Amino acid sequence: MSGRERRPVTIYEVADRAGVSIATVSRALRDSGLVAPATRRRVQQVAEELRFRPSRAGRALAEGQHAANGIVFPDLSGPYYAEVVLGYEEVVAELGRSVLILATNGRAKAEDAVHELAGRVDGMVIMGRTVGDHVVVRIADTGLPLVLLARPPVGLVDTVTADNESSARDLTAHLLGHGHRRIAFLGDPDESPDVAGRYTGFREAMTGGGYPVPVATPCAFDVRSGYAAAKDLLRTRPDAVVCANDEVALGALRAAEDLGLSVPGDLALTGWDDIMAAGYARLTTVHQSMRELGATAARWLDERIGGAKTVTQTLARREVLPTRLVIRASCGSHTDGGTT
Amino acid sequence: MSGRERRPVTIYEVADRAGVSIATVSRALRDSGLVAPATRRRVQQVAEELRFRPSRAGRALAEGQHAANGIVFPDLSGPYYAEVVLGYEEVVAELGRSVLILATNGRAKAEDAVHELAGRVDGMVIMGRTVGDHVVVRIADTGLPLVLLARPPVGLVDTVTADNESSARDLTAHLLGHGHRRIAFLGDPDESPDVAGRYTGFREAMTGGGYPVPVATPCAFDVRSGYAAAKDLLRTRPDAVVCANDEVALGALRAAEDLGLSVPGDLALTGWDDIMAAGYARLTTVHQSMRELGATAARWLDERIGGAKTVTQTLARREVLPTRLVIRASCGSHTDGGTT
DNA sequence: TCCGTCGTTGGAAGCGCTTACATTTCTGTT
DNA sequence: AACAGAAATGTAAGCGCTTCCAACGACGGA
Repeated sequence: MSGRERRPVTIYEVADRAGVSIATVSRALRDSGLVAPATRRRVQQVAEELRFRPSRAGRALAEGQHAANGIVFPDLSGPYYAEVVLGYEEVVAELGRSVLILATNGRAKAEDAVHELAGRVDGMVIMGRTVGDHVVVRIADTGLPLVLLARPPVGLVDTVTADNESSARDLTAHLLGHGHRRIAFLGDPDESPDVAGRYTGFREAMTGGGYPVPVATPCAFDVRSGYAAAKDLLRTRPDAVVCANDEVALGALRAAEDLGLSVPGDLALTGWDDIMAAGYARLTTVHQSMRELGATAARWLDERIGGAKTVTQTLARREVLPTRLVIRASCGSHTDGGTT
Repeated sequence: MSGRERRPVTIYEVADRAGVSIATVSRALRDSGLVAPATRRRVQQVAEELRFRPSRAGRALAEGQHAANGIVFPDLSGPYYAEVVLGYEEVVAELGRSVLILATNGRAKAEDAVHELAGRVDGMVIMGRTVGDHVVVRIADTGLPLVLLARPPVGLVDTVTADNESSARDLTAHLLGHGHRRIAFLGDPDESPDVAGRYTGFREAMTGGGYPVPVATPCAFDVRSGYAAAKDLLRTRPDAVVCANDEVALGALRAAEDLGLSVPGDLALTGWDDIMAAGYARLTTVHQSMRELGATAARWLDERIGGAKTVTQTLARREVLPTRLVIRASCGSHTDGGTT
């Protein structure tokens, strides 16, 4: 059970004990050919006995590769980012590489942290609402493979996003179809590219229907903020509120309750992301496969890194993953999708 | 906007341009003293101009340190692990180190992956339900600082857990207090140390009250499994079901609905973890601060690594973080805790 | 004026690994 | 039996950085 400090065993010791050179050890433990079967067996056995694990730092330095990928996201508190990271990790791990994560949160030194991360990986994913474009540009200039997730394209960098605008249009159209006219938007388009897209789609649908477009009511992404902002917003007596995400909608739902408003009777409410709690709160929302977002980004990144030895793309790739409206009770619909 | 592959700038180029040796560059960019102010300024300026970022691999090899910590968890799908990881990341990042994550999921090569991870970090956290004790022992033998999270202690390794047993006792006692007698346990104690603890507390309370202890009904951790397992279990007409976690309870809740059983009228139901959806489903459950678990593990790990230069502990530390019963409607209580 | 010091800086030896290239050892051929 | 060529292995040069140790001036006291 140890206790004593213990220097890890190096390739030299294995070489010594196996009576070969370190070059042979290196080859025996990795290459397929180039080593006599008998030698290989002997080396492998010695390595096993000594519990030899090649030093990552040594390999990284010699190969000029880290065998690791990074991902930068705002935080992990909601289910949203957790799912994205999960999808990412799954694919990256399958490719035999490690995953470094970095939550910028409200962290002051986020930029430095991102640069630091860039120095430890062979490629990374940067999500929206983390660092500014200038950071992306600077890192891309380095030659480091990059994929942007849920943020507007920058330069020649690959970008994966979920379809916010069209689902926002659909959602708003649905609300209009229910007869709602005074529809408010709760969320800050300036804070997140996703919200910006949602607001755009919302605006288009309103304008398209010939209705005036209200300004967005800024609001952070958590239940508490949604509650607080909704408390104010609801005084203006909207028919419906399109919320930037489910957590905000859940907060708004609570505010409505507190104000004695029945949902969907007095007020229709919609969210975004289709988190688990949304199902139980009967919240109409928009579903997107977060895991698929993460997985797609991981695969693209791998292609750029060259793992798949595919034809190297010259142009930037763009992809907008589809989303799906989930109609539940909160928007005033008659059909109730339940918790699925 | 780049395009061309570009070798990162090395310490040599900085040294050249600044007209000093690489040793001086290294010192100027890190040490506090030992370099003439004028020299330091010049070097820093050149480094800035060249956008020099010391190679991590180079540093790691020279220093014998990675400045990175790892964390191994089963998956990230529920809010549970995501929160733990978030708490962990927050503290580790504050300490100026990077975070490597590894989800073992159902992955076949989990052990190898954990060993691989061990080679990239200066210390790591291993959660329950990921890899066997022999892996922990082998890595601990290496001298690598380790902290176990939500799993039984192994050897001299520090361990942080949440208090499962006593809250299980309380929860069960509460159920008995409501008059329930035929109480079932839904979850697999062999699958997870946490569940094992919960089942133990459950058993103690039942035995203590003089009631027979039913065997646990095995069940995986997701809603679907909970639903399926509950469908069968409910045929035995229990008064109440203590579920291993909230997701399972949510599944059971659905099963009850499908079977036409009213909760809590015909059946009391409890969960564990107090995830967001639990509030909206009015689920009685047990709350624990997942973030605090992760944060505590991170701090302990840092002490072991020596970051805090504290007195080196010789003995293994153990800590059981407190949990809190959250009584809502699903257990048949009269008070309804709402969604908070 | 000489010498011991201290503050600065450079030289160079690794850290543990991969890999190009050189060398040795087998093959099979003629 | 001699030799070309293939197969196996060894040698050694890095990869980019940190840091020990030596070298070098400049400075102050004797």
